[in-house]
Amino acid sequence: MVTLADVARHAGVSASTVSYVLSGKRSISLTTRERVERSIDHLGYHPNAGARALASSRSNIIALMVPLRTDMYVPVMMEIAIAVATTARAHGYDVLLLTGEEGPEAIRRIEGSALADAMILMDVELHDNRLPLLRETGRPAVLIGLPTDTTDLSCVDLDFTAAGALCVEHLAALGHREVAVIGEAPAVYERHTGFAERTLTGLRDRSHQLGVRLLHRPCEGSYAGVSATLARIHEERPGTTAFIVQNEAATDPLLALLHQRRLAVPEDVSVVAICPDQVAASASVPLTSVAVPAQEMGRHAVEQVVARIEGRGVGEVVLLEPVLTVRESTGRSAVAPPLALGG
Amino acid sequence: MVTLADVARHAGVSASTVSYVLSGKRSISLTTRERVERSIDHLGYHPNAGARALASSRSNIIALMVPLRTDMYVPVMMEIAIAVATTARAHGYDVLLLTGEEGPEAIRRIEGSALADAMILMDVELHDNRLPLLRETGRPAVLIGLPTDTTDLSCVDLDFTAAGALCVEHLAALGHREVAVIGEAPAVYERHTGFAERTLTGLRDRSHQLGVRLLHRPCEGSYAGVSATLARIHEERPGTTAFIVQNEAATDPLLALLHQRRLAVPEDVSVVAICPDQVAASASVPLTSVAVPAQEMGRHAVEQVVARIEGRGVGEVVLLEPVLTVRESTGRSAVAPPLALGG
DNA sequence: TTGAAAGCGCTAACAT
DNA sequence: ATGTTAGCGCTTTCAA
Repeated sequence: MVTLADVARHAGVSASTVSYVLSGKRSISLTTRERVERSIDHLGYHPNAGARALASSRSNIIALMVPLRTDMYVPVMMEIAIAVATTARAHGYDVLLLTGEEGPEAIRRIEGSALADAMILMDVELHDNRLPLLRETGRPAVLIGLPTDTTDLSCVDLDFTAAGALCVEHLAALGHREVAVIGEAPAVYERHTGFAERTLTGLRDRSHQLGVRLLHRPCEGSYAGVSATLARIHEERPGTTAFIVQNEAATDPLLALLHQRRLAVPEDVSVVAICPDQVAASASVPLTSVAVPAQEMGRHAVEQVVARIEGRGVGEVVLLEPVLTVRESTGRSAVAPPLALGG
Repeated sequence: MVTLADVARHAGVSASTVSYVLSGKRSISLTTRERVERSIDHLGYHPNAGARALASSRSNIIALMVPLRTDMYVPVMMEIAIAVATTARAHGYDVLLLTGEEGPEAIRRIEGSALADAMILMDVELHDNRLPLLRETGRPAVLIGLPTDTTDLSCVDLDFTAAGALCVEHLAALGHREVAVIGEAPAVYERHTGFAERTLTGLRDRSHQLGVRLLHRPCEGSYAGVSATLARIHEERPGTTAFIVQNEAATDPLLALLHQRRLAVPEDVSVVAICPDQVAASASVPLTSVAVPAQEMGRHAVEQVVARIEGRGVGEVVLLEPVLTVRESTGRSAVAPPLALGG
């Protein structure tokens, strides 16, 4: 194993000089810096993580707590996790993967052992039982999601309320007056994860303002689930001319079922999705959508947490502004009630 | 911050005694052990990870390298990752999340910095460029997947060859003689990830032995993709009476399309899937399937790597035996060629 | 601009 | 059964 002392000897300088070359915390003459750097790659030196952590009380590790549950739309979680890992590396940090299993206890353990300099929590619930502990610990933390009480906490999330409003605005501008919302699975609403409720608030408020009639139905993300939901919507609101889908797993089934019912998109019905751009763009009909910016959320979370570790920046709530991209699934409202035709 | 010295002072013993109480590496009288343990929870002591790593040259961290790509079936990856994290914790290890982005370089960095005691690599390709480096480093490593050359390497994977054979056997026993395989997306085959090819080998060899006519088609996992593939199979082999699906994202579309074509499952056509049990069980028709045991793979990988860290066990290739569960999607072959009816 | 040296908190010989 | 002590490899004051 190559140590800093080895490098110092090889370069003919002291240990501290090597350390300072590495950290850049004091000025080094060009010649010695180059000599040291040459020794470093010649010997293939990597600083020992444990020693560094002990001496500096900084591990350069960020803990990421992901939910154990696998009933949510997993690809989004994964995309966030990967964005977190990638961005963290770009800032010189590694990522420790914690599952919800250990529960709030994990927070104590990480804090006590100084394993990580900061924490990022995904899938935060409105009254998350990890929050009190998080406030106690001195370590920086960022939540991906928005709990009810954000005191002393940093949060990053999409502004789902605005996202809901945006969908309605777009459809209203195209003349739609009867809109149905195909939502997340019932379990998601029951768990009070927040984002689903917030979207609904945005949808309802703006609908009300713009004179749009709105019907919301939770929906399992499978053909059978979407089929049942669609049938129900058809019965309850045969005049529906547009759908808003907030359930990534439901988009493909929805388009297939509409096709099957001989309903042309967007000529007969319009569809707006709230989902990752990639899902929207690669659907069988490219979907007009409000993006769930998974990568950006991960990136923001890391940047905020790194800023706090390094003493810059303070806790704040960042709500990313939703962006609606018009693709091929929305158009002017048809004159006749289309679902009635398609039955 | 509470240190081991604090605990020792509080309990009225020496530092080493506290250390040994924690590690169990030498016998301690019941009375002092209890006294120390009381001090530990009274003070809320957690050993400092950096100091421990430095002194013992063991970080108690396992690095998990996940692919950056997100085109594979993500839920399986996520399930493996979570199983790895959970199992690791049960053995006293934490998991460091590395993405493929850093490339083989990451292996050098982890090795050099002693950040992790071992590595687990997911999504291994047949001629993976990380393997040479992995063999160089002394650290234990386990691959999830099976490369061409397994010299000096530990591997865990499902025995996909046997899985393919099992599917064919099941269908042949039910009288099917014309079977179509709906495979992974073309990109998966092009990347030479191995498992897809191995399945195919098993399918073909056993088909040949049992006199089954087999047609294999790669397939995108979307409604449109499956629809196109199905149409093509229909043209090329109208006598097909059974499908084998190895593409989790294709199962739901396939069932929907068959339903749409008025083909009853299993009366008109049988369907066998190679996918996680949960996917199979919760499909609109519960699918007879060979399970991809994601959790078990993650668990095995950790247990193998932990054994090697701790000096027990050696490198070995573990191929998990496939298990076929009969559900409701397979039955005796229909007499008349069913696809011809369904067109 | 550089060096010397004192820890950081823990483990594991070596003693007793 | 327990205590004493010498490091582990690095950072960072304090000196020059």
